[in-house]
Amino acid sequence: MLLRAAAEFLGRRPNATQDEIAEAVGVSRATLHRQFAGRRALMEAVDALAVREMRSVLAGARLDEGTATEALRRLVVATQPVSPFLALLYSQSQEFDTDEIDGDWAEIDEALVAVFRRGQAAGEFRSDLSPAWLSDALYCLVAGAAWSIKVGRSAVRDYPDMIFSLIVGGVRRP
Amino acid sequence: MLLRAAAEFLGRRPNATQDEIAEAVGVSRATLHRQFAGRRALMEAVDALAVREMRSVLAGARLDEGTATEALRRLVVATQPVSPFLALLYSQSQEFDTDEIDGDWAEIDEALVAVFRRGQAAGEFRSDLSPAWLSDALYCLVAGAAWSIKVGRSAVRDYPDMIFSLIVGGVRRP
DNA sequence: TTCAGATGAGACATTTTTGTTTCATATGAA
DNA sequence: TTCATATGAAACAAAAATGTCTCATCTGAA
Repeated sequence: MLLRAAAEFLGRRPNATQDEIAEAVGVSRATLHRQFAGRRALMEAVDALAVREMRSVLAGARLDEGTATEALRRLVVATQPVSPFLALLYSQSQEFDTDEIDGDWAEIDEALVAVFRRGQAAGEFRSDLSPAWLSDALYCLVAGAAWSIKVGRSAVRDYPDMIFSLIVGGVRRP
Repeated sequence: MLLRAAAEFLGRRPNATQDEIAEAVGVSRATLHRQFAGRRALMEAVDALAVREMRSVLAGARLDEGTATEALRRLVVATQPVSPFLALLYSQSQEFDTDEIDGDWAEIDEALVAVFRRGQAAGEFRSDLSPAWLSDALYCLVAGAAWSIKVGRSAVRDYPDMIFSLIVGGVRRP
């Protein structure tokens, strides 16, 4: 779909012009503008798509089943396809402040926070790091892993372990 | 200094216009343009400043002294003042491809990678995660912590522990 | 085949951003 | 004070990006 391609391209070139986006996506600028009237509209559509995908990811990860560690593992695995999205929105989040979108992301964020909180309550996770920060950290590790893979510093197949192993066990030798 | 203020502002508004930057910095656009002829020149100056600061950070952290874990701790602490810089460059790195700058960052990156490699060789760190990824992960945790603090989700005083505890020990309860 | 709808290509105006210049004014050193 | 220098303000041109429109062409369904 057109929107997906645009989102993928914007992940690499966040400041691309409409011309560049249209060319990268393979349509004329006229068509791009017909479907998304302006950059703002496009970014909002990308954001809305990311929200839908992320909701689907959360649903698929079944975060309330099993241990928090297992849920976290499923979550990380499920984020792989949408990681480039998140990386994009991460870098552009400063620009947009639409309220309903903020609400959507707050809801998604709450689901992540809840996993960490559950893990702490169950004694699986340490409690000296706030769930909010752990959620942010997971988010930026997802974006960072996507970036590391994109530039060729890491392999695609390592994605789940890169994130999961690090955030769960850290770098210290067990 | 003017450059520092501009860099700080660009950390919050990466796509700001020259007008906005000048206003935020407190000078006229004419003056801004006299000192940095164009956006590209400004960004390169910001980048060069970040490189200098980062080199100073690395020197201060004495990465080859003590255990790798201790070195990592010193490194994290030392990055705090420059973390907003890194977050900015992280989001803008896709745009610029000046070779000498890439060389500088490659050199800095090598220093980070070396710490993790040393820790692995000494048996302090696990070896199933590549030093390159660990370096990327540290980088994006630094940027993520800066962001988390900026938006008020985390406290400034927690900065070192947020990053160090997580990357060393992970979220699993010891 | 015919036709409605979508697309591509291009032209054009508008807006935004940037680059450049001029000049009055402020600032600080000699 | 006097003078060199830097700055702010404003105007202007140039460039870049965007919004809009037209029209030929393509495509798929009836």
